[in-house]
Amino acid sequence: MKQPELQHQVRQVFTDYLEKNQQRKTNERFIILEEIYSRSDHFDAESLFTELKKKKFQISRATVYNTLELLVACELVTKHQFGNNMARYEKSYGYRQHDHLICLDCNKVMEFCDPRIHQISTRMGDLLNFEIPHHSLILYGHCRGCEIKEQLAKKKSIA
Amino acid sequence: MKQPELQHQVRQVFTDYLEKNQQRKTNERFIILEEIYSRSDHFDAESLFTELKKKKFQISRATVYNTLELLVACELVTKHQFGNNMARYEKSYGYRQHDHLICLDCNKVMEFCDPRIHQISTRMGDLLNFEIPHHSLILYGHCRGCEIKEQLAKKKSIA
DNA sequence: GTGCATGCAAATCCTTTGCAGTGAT
DNA sequence: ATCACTGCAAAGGATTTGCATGCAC
Repeated sequence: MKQPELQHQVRQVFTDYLEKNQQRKTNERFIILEEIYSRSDHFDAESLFTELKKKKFQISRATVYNTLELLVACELVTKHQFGNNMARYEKSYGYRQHDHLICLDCNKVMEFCDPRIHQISTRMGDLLNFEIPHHSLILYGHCRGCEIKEQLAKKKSIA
Repeated sequence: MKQPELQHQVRQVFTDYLEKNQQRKTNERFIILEEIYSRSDHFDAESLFTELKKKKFQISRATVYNTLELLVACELVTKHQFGNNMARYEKSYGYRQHDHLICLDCNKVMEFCDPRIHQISTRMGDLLNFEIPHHSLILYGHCRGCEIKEQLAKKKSIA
């Protein structure tokens, strides 16, 4: 899908959500949505705030947090807790459900899919009598690049 | 394994670790270890601190955090990030690796095992060229008890 | 015009840090 | 005796909250 089309669609989804829940369609909210859908990383609230500031939008942190919550509620954005203490977000409209693999050294985030995770989720829900709307699977590891770097560092320290 | 025996074993593991890393074997550290192994829930640092205080041990928050870090390093304790912003811990000596299922309503934590998760982890590591020492799988759901409560609440609001 | 959403700053929560004093080695 | 570990309180970072103002309705 092309950017303008995607932007248009998510704006529509958000508008519908806001109307249905009798929330105001403020400029700030749409600016934040647009900014999120023009990025494609796993960002945190602060970096989103800083980016908006850099682009000369005068939107407060409070509004950023408030809007993120709304976007999570209408499933346009997904919220993650990757090890560290700050939440990370990513746009999720039209994306296939996926999980994450994080490098403990350089914090690189990769994505992957495996249908077995959904199977496990369903099975455990049945078994333990839970209704399971979502899950989070994070693999923590060391990526190739960092492994190589570490080996070099070791060699140096010996030499 | 009986409690005293378990306590003895984990104390030994911790002692070995401290010696190997030339860290001091302080009373505070062993008191904390013992407290953790006399509990069996998924606790946070603050509740551990409060519990120790209630038992009249004068151990500071700083020491609690410091010791938890050591215990995680020697794998006597596992650290989790369950959705909310505070870390949760659990004893892990002699326990089979397992994953978690959390009720979004009452915060109840359940545990489960599924060998497929390990398979997925290995497969993704191979595929994406990562070495993966650990992972975190959390299923977020609504438990039966809470579902029933909610249905009752709905009925009431209609009536 | 009404009152929900905003901006700002202060407050809060969890965690880490600095420093002076204590105790393990 | 040394200096890593402790307790305490203050600092820190992420997020939330309170309140006066502004703007969507």
